[in-house]
Amino acid sequence: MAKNAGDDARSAGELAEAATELRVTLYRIVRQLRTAQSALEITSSQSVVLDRLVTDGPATVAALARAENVRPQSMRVTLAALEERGMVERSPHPTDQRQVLLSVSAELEQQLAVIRSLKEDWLARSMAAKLGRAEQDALLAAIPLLRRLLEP
Amino acid sequence: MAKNAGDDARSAGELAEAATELRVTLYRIVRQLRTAQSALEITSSQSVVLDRLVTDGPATVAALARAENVRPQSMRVTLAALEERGMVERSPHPTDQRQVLLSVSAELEQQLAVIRSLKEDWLARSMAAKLGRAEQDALLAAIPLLRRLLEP
DNA sequence: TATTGTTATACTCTATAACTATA
DNA sequence: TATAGTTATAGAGTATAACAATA
Repeated sequence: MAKNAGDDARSAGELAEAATELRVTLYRIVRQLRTAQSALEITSSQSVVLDRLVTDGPATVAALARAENVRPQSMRVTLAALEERGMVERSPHPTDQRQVLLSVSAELEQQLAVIRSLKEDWLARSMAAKLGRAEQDALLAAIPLLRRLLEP
Repeated sequence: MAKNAGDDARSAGELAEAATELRVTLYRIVRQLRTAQSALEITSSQSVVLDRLVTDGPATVAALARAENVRPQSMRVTLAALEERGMVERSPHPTDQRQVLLSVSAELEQQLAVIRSLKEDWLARSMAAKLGRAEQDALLAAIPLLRRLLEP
């Protein structure tokens, strides 16, 4: 009758201690990512929104805010920065005049692909330089698990 | 003569794309961690410094800044907040009058252990509720790999 | 009345620049 | 001169509160 999907449960203390280690490490990595600027010279927050728009297509401010778990007011600031730099375009919603659809321009989308293939970011370079193939696999295997934690 | 420690190298494009996925996911998790407040009601940044002090013992502002890869001025702000709340104490360096040693009070250290064992934080709860034992193991296996990426 | 978007304001984290005190 | 610490200031990211326009 365990709440876990697995069999033998880890003790609460063990898991909590491990979670602290994980939390601290994740925080340090993300801080490093923030200072190691991307080729596009955009911030992490902007990069994540662009990725969302590329992956899921055009969306409204409210929808993006819900998807990224931030307030619409906060998402608006990020989008305004991207819009000011011409990376994101806005168009009216076809039927609902309240809504505004945000989208990534075709040129930028292509540019993003090029940049990724050049692996100009700190994370890709570090993974290539410091981890072996099996270790890279182990690290990437954590991605879907982290995503599961974010699910409602 | 691969730069990698492993054998068959991943293509640059593959790795860069995977790195983008990882980066975006890590950012989302850390953002979630920031809003899901800890039992101590301290910020992530403060929590990481406390963890460092508990793990490595008393240290100076400059040493903590180096260890956490931030500027001394930034570390000072974090430490000032912890000091104001009585979580961190300062004592003069025995020989060098310029330096100030920061340490966690004994009471707080004990309190931290209790809090961890109660697994009151979002990450531990999510891992327990959403991942099985093997998945937890897979996720925790990523910790040392992420740490390696942070090494100089 | 509920939803979308917006403006105003504030707090945290981090940075750079410039300063003081000690080594 | 170099190092430790500090003060001042600024920008990014996020939050809450209050408001306007539309559904």
